[in-house]
Parts: sequence; C-alpha cells; structure tokens
Amino acid sequence: MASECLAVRVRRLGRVVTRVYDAALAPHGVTIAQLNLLTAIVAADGARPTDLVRILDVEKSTLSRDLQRMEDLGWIRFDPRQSGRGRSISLTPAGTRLLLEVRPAWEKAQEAARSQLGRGAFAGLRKLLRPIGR
Amino acid sequence: MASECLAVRVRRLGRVVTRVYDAALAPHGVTIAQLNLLTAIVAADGARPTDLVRILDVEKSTLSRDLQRMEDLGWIRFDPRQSGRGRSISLTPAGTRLLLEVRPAWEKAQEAARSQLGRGAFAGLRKLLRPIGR
DNA sequence: GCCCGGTGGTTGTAGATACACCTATAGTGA
DNA sequence: TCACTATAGGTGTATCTACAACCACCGGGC
Repeated sequence: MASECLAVRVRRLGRVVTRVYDAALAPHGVTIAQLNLLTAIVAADGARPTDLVRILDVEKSTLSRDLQRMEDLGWIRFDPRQSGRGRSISLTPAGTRLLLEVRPAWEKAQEAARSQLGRGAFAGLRKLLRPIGR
Repeated sequence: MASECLAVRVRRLGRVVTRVYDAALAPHGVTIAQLNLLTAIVAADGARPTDLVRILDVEKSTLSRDLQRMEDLGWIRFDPRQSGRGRSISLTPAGTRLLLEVRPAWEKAQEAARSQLGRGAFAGLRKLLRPIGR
C-alpha cells in the first residue's frame, strides 16, 4: 500500500520541499506558506479572503487565521469595498518591502530544491503541476 | 514568483490530495498521515522511531507525538529491544485489524485522486515521485 | 570506576491545515 | 418593507508539522 499510495509520496515531497524553502526564508522571519499568500494577494489585486480560498484551494478557516497573523505582523491590511460584500486585502508598505527583500532567498531556495530533487524531476514536477488543483 | 515557485504547487497539491484521502478515510476515524505511519511500521518490521524518521523524512518531534497518539488509540505498541538502544514499534491486533478494514476506503481515495487529477497526471506524478525525497 | 560524547527520544512553542458549527449581513423575492 | 436565504467570515477543537532545547542513557577511553 505504501509504495502505491499517491498521498504518501505527495505529502513526503511536501515535507522535504517545505523544509528547503522555510530554511532559506527563515532569516527573514517568513515561511513559504506566508510568502505564497503574500504573492497571491498581489497577483489577485483587490481580492477578498473568499477569492483566495478559491485561488489557493485552502480552507477558509485556515486562511482566516493565516491572514490574521499577517495583519498582526503588519504585512497586510483589510480595506472596505465600495460595492459588494466582504473586505479587500492589500499589502502594507512593510509587506511590499518584505516581498522585495526576500526575493534572493527565494531564488536560493528554488535552486536548492532543484539540486536536491534533480533537475529533471524539478522541471517535470513544475510542468506536471501547472494545471493541477481542480 | 507565484507561478514559478515549486513549493507553491507542491503544497497546493498536498492540500488537495490530503483532503481527498482524509475524506475517504474519515468514516474509519483515521487520517492518511496515520495510515501512512501504520503501513511504514509494518513494512519496516521491528523499526524504531529513529528508523522511521529516516524512512519517512519526518521530524523526530513530529513522529514522537504522532506515535504517542496512535499508542493512545491502541493501534501500536512499543517493545523493548533485545540488543541495542531504543524501542521497536509494532502493530497491536487492533492496529492490524484497522489496516485491513480501511483498505477499500483507501482504494476509493486512490481512484478519486486519479479522476480528480486526471489519469495522465496521476501516473506521471507517481512515476516522478518514486525516487524522490533523498 | 568514571567521565563524556553521541544517539534516541520528549517537551515547549508555534504555524498550517481542516471540519463542524456559529454569526452577521448583503441581496432577493413577495 | 420585511422576512428569508445564501454568502463571508470567525471560533472551537484537533492533527500534522517543525525547530530549539532539553533529558536519559549506552559505550568507549582512560
């Protein structure tokens, strides 16, 4: 069972990859999960939490607490919307600064992952995973 | 950044896949992480926690608490070793029973994952991930 | 016999994740 | 206008995960 199970492999890969990125980002006091969230907020300009739930395929309760933490850290801000429900999320100046500042560390992590997994596997994974996730 | 980052894709895939398996296994009161651990214990007969750390690429503190929970649930047991340090882990009768009992649910999850990701991606992932993880 | 270093394992703390359930409210239809 | 519903979001609780720091103890060297 262990050798056939997709979840076993995916989850193990997740642990390994997460460790690589978190280690590289640690000096900046940010995790790869948080960095992911920050970039998603920038990419989906003016998005509400509910939009991020869809985009990132994450549970709303998870997102709620992750955003809470990042607001406490001063990286993001909630803005009321002109029309419609909910609140838009945007980066504070500190959040924007952080994003620029960690870029080299992220590149180092990307390179570390590439060399640890092997270039072929890295490229294959990226290609395979592009359209995945519902 | 978001579109190039391997970690973003791997982690997202992990969330999706974990949800599929956990949903299928939930009626049996077991998670895919626990099932993974149980099968690893069976596969690596007489293994100690420290061996599982290596095999599963998981932090020893994580493993310590996961094993604790499973002992509390009555699925595993710690046995003293004849020689050398540490304790061997083995399944209790209840643990063995559980493993047999959840097999159909696991197969259903495997099939659900296959259909949700697409057959090509599923097979590609399994092949790519076989040797990965150090 | 005794110290001491490495190994096996736990605890403190914290983040990421999810499910079930709850609250508030924007829209909607009568 | 007003009641109702569906949506946005938060809380309670639990698991999985990791890092740092700690404890216990076996073996070796002296």
